[in-house]
Amino acid sequence: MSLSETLRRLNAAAEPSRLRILAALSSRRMCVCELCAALGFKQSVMSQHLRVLRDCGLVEARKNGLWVDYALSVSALSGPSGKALKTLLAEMRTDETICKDRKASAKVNRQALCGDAPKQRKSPPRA
Amino acid sequence: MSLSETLRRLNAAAEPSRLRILAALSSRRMCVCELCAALGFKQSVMSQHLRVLRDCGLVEARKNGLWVDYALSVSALSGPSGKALKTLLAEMRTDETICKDRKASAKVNRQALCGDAPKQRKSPPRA
DNA sequence: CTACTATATGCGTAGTTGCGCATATACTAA
DNA sequence: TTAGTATATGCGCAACTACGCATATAGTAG
Repeated sequence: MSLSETLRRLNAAAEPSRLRILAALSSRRMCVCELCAALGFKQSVMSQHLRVLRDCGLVEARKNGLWVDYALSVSALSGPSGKALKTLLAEMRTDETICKDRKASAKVNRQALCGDAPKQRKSPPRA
Repeated sequence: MSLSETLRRLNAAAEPSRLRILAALSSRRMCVCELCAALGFKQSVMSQHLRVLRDCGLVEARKNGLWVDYALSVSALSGPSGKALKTLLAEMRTDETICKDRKASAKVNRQALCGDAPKQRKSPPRA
């Protein structure tokens, strides 16, 4: 990996919101709505952060029906920026915000958030 | 070191110009004018970068007469951000810009740059 | 097809940052 | 004191960025 790519990854990870996202994804694969619910982000903001993380190769997206599941990329924890990120994630274990995020992440469930919802129509089908 | 401090250090180091400065200082202690000459920065820009690096604890300044010598801080290469920085600096060894900087840094000398200069007055002493 | 849902994207705005210029500060020397 | 030097700082500008809002896209279900 080139130096500029490494710097891009570091820059992306050295942003509090994105680091929280990476920490959440380090425990398990999550879809966008789960991440939004767990960390308290607007959907558009989350989507933009995920785009940054994806463009620099730190996370990977996988379509799953209507959802998009995000996970740490295979190379996220390897290489120079990977070592840095690994160390960071380890240190963050004791951070207050990160602990709250972890508890919230454990509770959220995409079925409860959306897939399982009543899905009632807001207007009746046309006659 | 707190998480926010670690993030500040990473942010400071994940900037190309500042990373070049850190790489230069990793080989030896240098004053501001040597850094400017070696890396090709304006003095004010260099001073501002050094301030950022000093505020987050990555470099330390020591007054030496009219000069101010800068060096990597003792904690720059320890802790989470330190491990990241150490890995980064190791990787950068092969980077083209960094190689040029290293050669230029080896040549610059504060005596030749300023201390040894003729120091002729620009206007004669008043009568 | 239509209605709905999960996600992505374009746009405007406020805040931040790197740079260049000018000036201020701190120190040396005469 | 005054002149000169090395560094620091304040200011203005341009580029960038995180956010919120609205809308577009893609997929599901009926």
